[in-house]
Amino acid sequence: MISATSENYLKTIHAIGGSEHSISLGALARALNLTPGTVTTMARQLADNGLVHYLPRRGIRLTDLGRTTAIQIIRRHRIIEVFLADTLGMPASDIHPEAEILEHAFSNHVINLLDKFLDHPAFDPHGSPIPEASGHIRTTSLKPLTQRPEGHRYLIHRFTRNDAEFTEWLATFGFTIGTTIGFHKWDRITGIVTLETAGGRRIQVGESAASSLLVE
Amino acid sequence: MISATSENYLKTIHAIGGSEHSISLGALARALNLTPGTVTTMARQLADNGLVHYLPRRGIRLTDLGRTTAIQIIRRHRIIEVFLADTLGMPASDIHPEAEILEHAFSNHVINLLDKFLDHPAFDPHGSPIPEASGHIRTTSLKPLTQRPEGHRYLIHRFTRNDAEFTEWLATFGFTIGTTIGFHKWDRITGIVTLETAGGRRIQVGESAASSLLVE
DNA sequence: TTGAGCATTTTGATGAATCAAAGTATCGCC
DNA sequence: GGCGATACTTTGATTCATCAAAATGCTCAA
Repeated sequence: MISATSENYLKTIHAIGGSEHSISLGALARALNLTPGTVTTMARQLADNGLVHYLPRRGIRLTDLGRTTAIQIIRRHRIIEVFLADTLGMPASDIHPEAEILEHAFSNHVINLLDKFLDHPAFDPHGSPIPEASGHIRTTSLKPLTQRPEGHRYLIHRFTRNDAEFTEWLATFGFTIGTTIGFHKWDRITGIVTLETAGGRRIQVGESAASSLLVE
Repeated sequence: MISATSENYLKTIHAIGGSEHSISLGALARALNLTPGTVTTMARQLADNGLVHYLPRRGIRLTDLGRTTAIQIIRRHRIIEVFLADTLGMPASDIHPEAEILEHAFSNHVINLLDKFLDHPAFDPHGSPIPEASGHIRTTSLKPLTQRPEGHRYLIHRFTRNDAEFTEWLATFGFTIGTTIGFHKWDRITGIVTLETAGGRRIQVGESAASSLLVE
């Protein structure tokens, strides 16, 4: 059985790109908020368990086993988040810390039953995709609003800017995950993007804010 | 924050009577499957944290704080069991080990929301009473059928499983509130409980179904 | 090509939870 | 009251995860 500590290492390595390429232990130490020495020690241990490739002074990278393990942890985390928000009614801004703990306690078996109960959600309440039990991550055609043509409506899938204030502000205009948003105009000179609510109301935001809306 | 290890000590102390009277460390060590020395060390630590009264060579007993903490852990455990069985459809025989882990990961806040979602169940799927959030344990002369001796008839007072299909099915045998039910036999191996109607007819149900009948 | 500066590893320590085995207290029996 | 059996506590170690600080290796610029 793998410890919660190891699971957090794997999750973080994956988050900072360690599935695709080798990452430095310094970067990992910063991401985990641990001292470099601690991470060096753990890197050797993870390598002994076949979860990472570790070349001293070069960096680490997840093995196939490490990657599938990391993806399962992410899957557990996101399914738990859907449960907390949709079933128990918790605000999306509160669910992350609870899921951070619960993800290590739920067995994959119970998670599969929970997934079924929730009717196999594809995205968590923050809009991040939920990997399937097989480890496969649904690839989507999501793009930032600013990479779409103007003058159309799009389905909001996810906010890449995870601050509650911003999402709550959007919600006051009815812009929530699963609803549509009108992309009226992008003034490249001023950097101002004009959005349109379902009711036809026009809202202006900066282009950086607009680009944090992933739409389909 | 209290460790999962400490929580397990408290739960076990409570289970073997340490809420009412002092219990020996030997008994605790046996119940926890740990060596006596380990338990002695931990006893001092729990006492330092104000969770138990510990008199060397005499035994330990929960403080008020220790008792309320233990009861909250039990509450979490039993609510999680109801969720696993009723919501996720797990067999009652599989839920205990999962709940044993999850009880340490669920916050009391999330548990209260889950309790609400489950409509404040009074008993877990094994028929054990679920303490209220206040720590109060509903005292009642009502008990699940499975906590009564076999070979007698009992008055049906309440169903803890309020799904219409189940109660209607029971009604076809004359089992309704206010009537009597015969508790013929409980086969602990197969988990099958044999009931007897007023007319002497034998009906077989699973133990989880039988435990949802509160009788006097 | 050489050293300065930075990243990484090593070393020695700590706290939590555990064990085995040695030491000590207590209780009941004669 | 003394002795032996039993129960409990102490002691010395171990493993896991962590830190601080010292040692080492790598890289880039002069």
